[in-house]
Amino acid sequence: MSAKIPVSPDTRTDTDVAAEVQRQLTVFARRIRTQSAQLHPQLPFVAYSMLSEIDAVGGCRAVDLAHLYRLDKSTVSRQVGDLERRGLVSRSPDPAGGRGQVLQVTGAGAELLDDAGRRQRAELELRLADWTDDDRQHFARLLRRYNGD
Amino acid sequence: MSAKIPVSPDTRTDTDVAAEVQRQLTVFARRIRTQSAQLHPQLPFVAYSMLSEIDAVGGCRAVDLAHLYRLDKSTVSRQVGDLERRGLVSRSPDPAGGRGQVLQVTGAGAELLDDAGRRQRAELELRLADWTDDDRQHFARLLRRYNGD
DNA sequence: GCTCATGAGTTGTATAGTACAACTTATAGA
DNA sequence: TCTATAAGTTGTACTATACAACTCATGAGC
Repeated sequence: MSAKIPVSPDTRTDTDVAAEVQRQLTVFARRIRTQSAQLHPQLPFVAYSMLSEIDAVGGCRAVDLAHLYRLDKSTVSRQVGDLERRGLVSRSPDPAGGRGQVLQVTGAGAELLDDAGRRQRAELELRLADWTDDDRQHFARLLRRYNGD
Repeated sequence: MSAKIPVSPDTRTDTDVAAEVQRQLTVFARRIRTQSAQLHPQLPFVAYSMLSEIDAVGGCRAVDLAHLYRLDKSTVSRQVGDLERRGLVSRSPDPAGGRGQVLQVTGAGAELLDDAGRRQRAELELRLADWTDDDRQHFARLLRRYNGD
């Protein structure tokens, strides 16, 4: 089909390894949206990941999501508004004051997360099926480190 | 839940690690677009990653990109059309026949890639600055494996 | 107490990215 | 020759996103 130049991963220099990391991360990033849409068609990818994050940290503000994902606050505002309209999150005034609102996952939201999460994890388990526990933990650790905790 | 996943005493821990992997991958996926837009504002994220891929494999068809990134062929068609209009790729009939067109990076495309890639790698190097070579290679290997190469 | 700066959020607007469906066209096989 | 298949294009609709301009609460300085 095309003239691929075979390069063994082991013979690459440091910079090439970094480039390979970048390339693989890009492939992943391009795929996750599609995959996500298939796994939980009820909810758009972005809305789902935000709902999931709110659940994971036990409640947060919109601006926290914006920082985590490096998104504009207007984007988050619309997504959160959508989540609220669907009855998946509730908003209450931030005890810390200001205009802040604390977002909480509602019962319906938790239910949806549970359902979608189960399928998502099943898919992931399938993908990691033949990985050793050591490799999984190492992968998680490296990703966390890459993302800057 | 799939019945193909073997239930073992380790399953619970494995699942937690898998969920952590998922979460970290999601954070990454959410960030890369923004980051990419900052690194090469001349070219949209998607167009850039396609140009980069065409370069990396030394030429391919639109349908190959669609498979790699799990995108609809119409999406790829438009992106490739954009790249051609900008003079960054050229199209020639696929020697293998059919309606296929082999995409090649032009001189201008290579130049742009070189420039953007330099900045991108600098950013990545910064991020991986305190990683050991072993960790880098391991990370690249795990990502490649995750992406199912 | 006013005034103003700050921070959180919302809304208007423009654009990129994407899928799906319907179409075109080139080749290979029956 | 006819038909199935594969690659690509185009019409259409919708999501995701940024940027800019706005609203509103709070707290600091006077």
